Amino acid sequence: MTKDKYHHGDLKKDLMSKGLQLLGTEGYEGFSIRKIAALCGVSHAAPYKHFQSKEAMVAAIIADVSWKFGAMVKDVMDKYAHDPKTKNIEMGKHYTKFMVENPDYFRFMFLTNHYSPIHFTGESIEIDERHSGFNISLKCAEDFFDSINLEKEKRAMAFLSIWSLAHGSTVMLIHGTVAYSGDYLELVAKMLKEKLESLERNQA
Amino acid sequence: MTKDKYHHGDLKKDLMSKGLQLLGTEGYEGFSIRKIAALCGVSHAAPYKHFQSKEAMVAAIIADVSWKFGAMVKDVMDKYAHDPKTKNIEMGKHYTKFMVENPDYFRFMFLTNHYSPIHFTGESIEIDERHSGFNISLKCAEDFFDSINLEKEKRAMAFLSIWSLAHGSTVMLIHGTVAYSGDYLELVAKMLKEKLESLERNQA
DNA sequence: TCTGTATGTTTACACTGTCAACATATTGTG
DNA sequence: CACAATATGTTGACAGTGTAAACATACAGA
Repeated sequence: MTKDKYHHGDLKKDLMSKGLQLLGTEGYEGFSIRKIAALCGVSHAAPYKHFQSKEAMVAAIIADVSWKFGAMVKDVMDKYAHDPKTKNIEMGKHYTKFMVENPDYFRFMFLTNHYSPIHFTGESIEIDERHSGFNISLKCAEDFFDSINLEKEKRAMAFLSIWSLAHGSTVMLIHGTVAYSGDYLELVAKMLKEKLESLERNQA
Repeated sequence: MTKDKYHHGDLKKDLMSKGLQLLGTEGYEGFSIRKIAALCGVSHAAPYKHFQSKEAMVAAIIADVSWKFGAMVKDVMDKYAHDPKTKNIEMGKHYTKFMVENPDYFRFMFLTNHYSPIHFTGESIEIDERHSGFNISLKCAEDFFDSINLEKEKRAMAFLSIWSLAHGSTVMLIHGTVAYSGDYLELVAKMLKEKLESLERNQA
């Protein structure tokens, strides 16, 4: 609510918002600080008062989406708290849904080197603390493993399988055909269900 | 073997080779026509006699790797022709291995919009004719499905599962920890084996 | 009110992709 | 072989980029 002259009001927020919008319409290429500054009606150097570099700006935008991702994951986690199996299936569905709706976030996470939330070493999985979404989704899987008493040694591989199913099909959706039908989410659910039940059977 | 003066000899090849090298060292960002031209000892506009644009140049480089990918896939296909199950497991291992060794190819394929070899519509899968590697790997899976008499309706999903396992773990490897151990390939193999045998059991 | 600090603008630089105009080598035709 | 057409280079220009320094203005606290 400033006098609407020299100062913008809340430029940082506006930059991030317009930046995300540009990411969505033009993709990572075509994402330019000068363009965003213009969209905000501000000089091309103004963004540098809020972000150290272009990279930092993109990182901030992505971190913001990451927060929303975390919130979504937490919602699923709470909603289906009582049922570990359903929880994992729903988690996969929501994962795919979220990524399909935020393809630039998806691309940025898994296609650049700037962002590595997951560290998988063969025996153990470590997830960057800042990325709560992945942390929680790992815990989601752990809950299921607990419920079927899966041995510790088998968990890394089991998690990898589950995650691969969800992620792999997401890639297909985002990168493959443009047509997106609700059915696809059911397909993801079915694949996950099969895998989870196979784990159950092997454990029984 | 020209007179080594005004003309380069085989600039197109040299550009692609140095370009691929640059992709490997600096990634997609930092991939610059002018840099590559300099590496080839040629003026900054020379590449435009061979490629219409930067994008076309990257596409050509990627197509070249794609060809190698296809050759690799075909080798696996032939080597294990007699055994559909082993063939699919080996295919997955080689897929992961190839992508880990060509991470820029991998990134370019699945991270940008320039390149969409696979079209998955829910019931059927279509693969771009030019990308023989994926075509063959689909056929590889089909061979297995034939060997266990899998119903047509179940095949799209089964393929998606198999491919997701291979691809998902590849993402982990490329994007996660830097450490690459041979064991990882065994993990991929194990996951695939489990999935294939689960399909077998359901069919028996 | 005065002064420091946050937030803008302007100007400048090196770098990018791309194009047009020009130069030189190679190739194919009479 | 000569000469024209063509392929392959070079040079110079342009607009657009990220980034930094110098400068200007508004706001906040003493």
